[in-house]
Amino acid sequence: PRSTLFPYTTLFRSATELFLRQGYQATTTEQIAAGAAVSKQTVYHQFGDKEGLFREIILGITATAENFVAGLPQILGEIETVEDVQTALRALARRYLASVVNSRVPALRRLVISEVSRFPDLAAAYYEKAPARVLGALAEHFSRLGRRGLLRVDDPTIAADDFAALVLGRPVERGMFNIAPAGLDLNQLADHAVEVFLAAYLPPTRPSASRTARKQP
Amino acid sequence: PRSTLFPYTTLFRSATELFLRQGYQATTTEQIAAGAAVSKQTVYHQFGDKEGLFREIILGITATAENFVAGLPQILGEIETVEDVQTALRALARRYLASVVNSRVPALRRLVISEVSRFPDLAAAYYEKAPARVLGALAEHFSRLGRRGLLRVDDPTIAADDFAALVLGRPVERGMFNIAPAGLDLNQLADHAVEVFLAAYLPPTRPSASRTARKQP
DNA sequence: GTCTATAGCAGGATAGAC
DNA sequence: GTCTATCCTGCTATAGAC
Repeated sequence: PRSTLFPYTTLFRSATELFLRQGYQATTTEQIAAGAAVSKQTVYHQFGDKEGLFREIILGITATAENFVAGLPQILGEIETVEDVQTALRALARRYLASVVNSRVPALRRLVISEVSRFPDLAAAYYEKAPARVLGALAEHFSRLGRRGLLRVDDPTIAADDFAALVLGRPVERGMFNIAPAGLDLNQLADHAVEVFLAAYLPPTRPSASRTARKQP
Repeated sequence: PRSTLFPYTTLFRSATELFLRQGYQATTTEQIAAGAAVSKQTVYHQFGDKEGLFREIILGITATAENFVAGLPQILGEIETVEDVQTALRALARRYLASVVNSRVPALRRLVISEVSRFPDLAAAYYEKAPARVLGALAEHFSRLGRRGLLRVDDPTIAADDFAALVLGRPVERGMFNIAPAGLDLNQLADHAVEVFLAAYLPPTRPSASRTARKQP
C-alpha cells in the first residue's frame, strides 16, 4: 500500500544521513526515528533491525558509480586519433575525480571501511559494486583503445589501476582522514594525472603529441 | 617506580591489539583489562579514561613510518648515474609497499579512519605523523635527485604523490576493504609502478633507459 | 595502586494498545 | 502498521577496602 512506502523512504534517508555522519555504532535507532519523525517501533517494523537497515543502505547507494560507468561511452566513444586521447582522458579524469570527491563517496567509504570487521561481507559487496565496477569499466574501455592502437596497453586491468591511482590517489587519501584539500585545484590534478599516465601508455609510434611533460602553476 | 610501569605497557599492548581488531567502540575497557590480566580500575588509573588510552596508542604507533624514513638515505644515497635510478627506485618501491602492506598499518588506517568523526584532530595528527611524513621525505629525496639531473622533477611534492599513488594505490585500496590480494605479487606491482613513474620522470637526455614516450620541453 | 563491587545510564529490541 | 511505554543487557566510570 501507499501509506507504508512513505515512512520507509523517509527512514531510509534519515538513517543514511546519520550513518554517514556519525558511523554505525554512534547512530542510535532513536536518532533515526526522530530524523524521520516516527517512532522507534516503526523502524523495526520496516527494517527488522539496525543491521538490516544498514545493509540496505550500503548496498543501495551506488548511484555515483553507476552514473560514472554509464557516462563512459559518451566520453570515450568519440576518439579517432591519438591526439584525441589526451583530450578524452582529461575529460574522463576530471569527471572521475569530481564524482568521487564532490559527493557522499568519501563519507560512504569511511563508513564501509569502519565496519569491515563487523560486516566483512558488506565491505566486499560494496567494493565489488562501486570501486571495482568502475575499474572494470575503465579496463574495458582501455582495452578497446589498445586494440585500436590509440593506447599502448598490455594489461588493461593494470592500466585502469594506474589511471585510478594517479587520478584519485592524493585527494581520496586525504579525504579519508578528512584533511582539507591542498592548494591545487581538482582539474589541475586530473590533467597532471593524465600527463603522467600518457607518458607511460601513449604509443611511441606517433611522437606528435605536442605538449610538454609538465604543467604550469 | 618500577611496579607501575609494567601494567602500563601490558595494558598498552592489550588495548592496541583490541582496538586494531575490533575498533574503538566495540572494544570495552573490560576486554582491555582482561587482556592485560588486571582489573578495569587499573586501566582508569593508568590512562584516565578510554579516550586517553586511545589517543596515546594512535599517536604512539608510528614506528613503520619512522623506520621507512630512516631507511631512505641508505637506499637513495648511492645513486650516481641515471641507470642507478631505476634500481634504487625499485628497491625503494618494494620496501615501501612491503612495509605498508605487511604490517599493522592497514588495520591502523582503518581504525583512524573509522574514528574521523569522533576524533578529527587525532586523524589529522596521525596523517601528519605517518603518511604525510613519508611523502615529505620522499619529496625531499626526489628534489635532491632532480637537482643532480637524475630525475626530471618540477614539483617534488607532486612527484612524491605520484610515486606513492602508483606504488601503493591498488593494494592499499583493497586492503582498506579487506579484499584478498590479487594474483600479482607485491614485488611485481612495485616494479611496474616504478616503470610508469620513470616514463614520466626520467630525464629525456639519456634515452637509454628502456622506452620513453616523452620528449623534452 | 590494585582489587571487588556497583552506580548510572544509554541503547537495541519488544509488548500491547489503537 | 504506528504509537507509548518498558525491558534488559552491557558499558563507562567511580567508590571504597586493602
